[in-house]
Amino acid sequence: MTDRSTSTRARLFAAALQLISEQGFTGTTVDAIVERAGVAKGTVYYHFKGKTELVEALIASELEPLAERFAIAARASADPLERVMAIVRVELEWIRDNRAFAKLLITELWREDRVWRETLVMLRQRILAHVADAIVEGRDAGVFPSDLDPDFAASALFGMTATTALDWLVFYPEQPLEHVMGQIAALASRAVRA
Amino acid sequence: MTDRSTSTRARLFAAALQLISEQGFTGTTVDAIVERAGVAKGTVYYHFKGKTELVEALIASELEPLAERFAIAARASADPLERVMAIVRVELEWIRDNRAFAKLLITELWREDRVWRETLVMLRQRILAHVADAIVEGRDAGVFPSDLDPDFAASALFGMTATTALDWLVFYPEQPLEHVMGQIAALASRAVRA
Amino acid sequence: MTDRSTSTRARLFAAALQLISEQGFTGTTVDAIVERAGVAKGTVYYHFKGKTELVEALIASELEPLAERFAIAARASADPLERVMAIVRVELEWIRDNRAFAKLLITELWREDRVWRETLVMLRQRILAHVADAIVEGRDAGVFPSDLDPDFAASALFGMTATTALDWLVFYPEQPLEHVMGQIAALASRAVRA
Amino acid sequence: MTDRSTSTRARLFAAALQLISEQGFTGTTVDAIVERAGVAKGTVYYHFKGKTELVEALIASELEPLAERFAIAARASADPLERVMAIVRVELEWIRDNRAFAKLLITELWREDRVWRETLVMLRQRILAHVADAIVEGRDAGVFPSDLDPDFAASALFGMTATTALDWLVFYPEQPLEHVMGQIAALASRAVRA
DNA sequence: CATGAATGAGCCTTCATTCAT
DNA sequence: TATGAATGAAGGCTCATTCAT
Repeated sequence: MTDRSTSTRARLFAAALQLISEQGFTGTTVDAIVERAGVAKGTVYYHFKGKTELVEALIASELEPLAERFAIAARASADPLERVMAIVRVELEWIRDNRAFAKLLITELWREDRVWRETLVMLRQRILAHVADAIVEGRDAGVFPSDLDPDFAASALFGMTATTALDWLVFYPEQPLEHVMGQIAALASRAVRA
Repeated sequence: MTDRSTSTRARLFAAALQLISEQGFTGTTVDAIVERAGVAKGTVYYHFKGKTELVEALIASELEPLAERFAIAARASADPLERVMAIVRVELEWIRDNRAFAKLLITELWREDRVWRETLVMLRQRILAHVADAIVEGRDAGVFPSDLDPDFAASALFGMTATTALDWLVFYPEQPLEHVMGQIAALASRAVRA
Repeated sequence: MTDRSTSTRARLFAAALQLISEQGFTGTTVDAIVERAGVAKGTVYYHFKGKTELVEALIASELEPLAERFAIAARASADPLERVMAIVRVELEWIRDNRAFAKLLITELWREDRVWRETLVMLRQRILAHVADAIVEGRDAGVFPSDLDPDFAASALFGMTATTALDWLVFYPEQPLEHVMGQIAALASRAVRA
Repeated sequence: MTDRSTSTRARLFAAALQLISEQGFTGTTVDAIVERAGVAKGTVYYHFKGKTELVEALIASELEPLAERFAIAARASADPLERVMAIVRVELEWIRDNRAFAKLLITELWREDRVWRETLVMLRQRILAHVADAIVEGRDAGVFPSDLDPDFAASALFGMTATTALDWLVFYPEQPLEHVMGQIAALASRAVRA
């Protein structure tokens, strides 16, 4: 893979990400992507089999580092509550820094007709597993309520954080991260505490 | 409006709703809608100005009764926590009974290039206002923590319920509503309790 | 099927036939077909699934009457030699009157990557079967040589006629049919005579 | 011309020949040719001006030896009938050994929009002239019928042999050459004998 | 009130060709 | 001598929309 090749792919990824986050997958044309990327149309088909495969590659390229960040956060502390909070913080920071990709994920996660759906669902499961693990531990240690369903609680915390973060960015973008984090931390920690 | 006319519109709504919830607005063709509805293509353009207006009318027809249900729930009790819980229950029940429309709302809410975006955002504000009102009351009455930001908390509770509900329907559909409601109630009531 | 619909299809068939006989299937664009037919591009895709299916339908529409003409010629006489000659004459006349389609058949018969290949091969077999039948009869009656392989002989007569006819039309178009027919008849009848 | 260069051209020729015989000229892509030849795309344009010129060169490289073989066969004997039969045999053997190229010739001979058409037509004339010469001689010597049109007869014999040979290879490949040759020889020699 | 044949702009994709290395 | 990344014109096809019936 030459440098030129790598850079071309990167520019296609960036252009596609931005446009799809704004207009969705179907609403984004290859013409628009290549115009924004500053390459010719054929270049997409030299590097990828088609528009779908371009987006598949884009998602794969973004997902691996994301999963890694969550894995690191999940090992951040011995305390279950602190671990959950660390994951929530990573989620929040990541959405702030990757708003376009976050919107892409949200709108694509519920579409059942996409080839990359499987990939997204599996990523979500990996992240939720970290949260659920921490909840099980906390429950066993007596710091979390005994009647907590770990999978539901993980899903609830994750979804609460994601939607709140997107609301924040769309409707109250001037609020500092720390305020949002504080609110979510307060809600989340009370929600799971025994 | 004759009976025949009403029934034709209803069949178009049903077909469009189902397809759009599965494949999105752009991904759903007029051909597919009329085939599922069992009418000819021209019929869409007899009843509506175009595809967009068909969906606008569909959304409008679903939204008014939905808003009304939330308004009723918000008056259900004098107790702030009970009111919040009543709204959450309505949300949960509604998503269970209108899964297709719920998915449509989720994926369309974040798209900034749709004519009905305004409408959806306003509906969301109306519902969140009910929750936020209850939170303010509960905070003033001392049953909710004093440092709670009512708008954030409302958004968080609403989003937590919505994403959990969708997860439930997509990944664990065999769980009874009461179990889900119990879990969410437990998390939500602890989250906001002083 | 409305009249308008039928006429549109007929015009598409005529345009496609002419162009494909000149430039081959791949070399003929849908744009060229619709321009010659005087309809819009989408019309092709309203009536047919695609360019391939348009040509499939065209071939099917031409083949049935052709096969019928051969069947009639094959019943023209009780004399085996006369029957063979009647079939040869039909072949010759048909090529003269359907030069475009004849060229299309020649160039497409040997292409192994076409969906309609099967159809063409079967038609050829049906026609050759008539010739082979007559040859078997003539052989049994002692008017044809006993060592004649009916299938090979049928194929040889048919191919001889077809290539000669095309040569005639391309290189010596001014020759009258009767001269060509006389030459082929002389060669063919001597070739199979005992 | 280095050895490497010669070998590269040979591999391009072989790949192009195979593919074009299966899918036609227009249906064969430069990508497919280079992949089969195992060289990079630019290599075609280093050696040839373009795809058309590659095929022109390929045809030229195959045609000269072919014409030579026919010329030799035409001098094989003093007897007119034996000379015609020798040419037919060469045609048959050559088609058996160069099936791909034979199919290419058949499908390209009738296409009026190819730069190499002229070349193919001239080759055909050269071969037919040998046959026609022999027929004229035989006619003058009284061994062939006096009413035989030499050009038509040559074309008929040549076409009969070519189509029978292709039929043989496609539909009855297990038959030995001698059987086919025997059948054609019997038909042909009777056809032209006085 | 409803139909369905026809439209044409715009889509995704293909592919012969160029060119810097 | 050969490469392969990049190009862009042109192709097949889709689909919201129109309109005569």
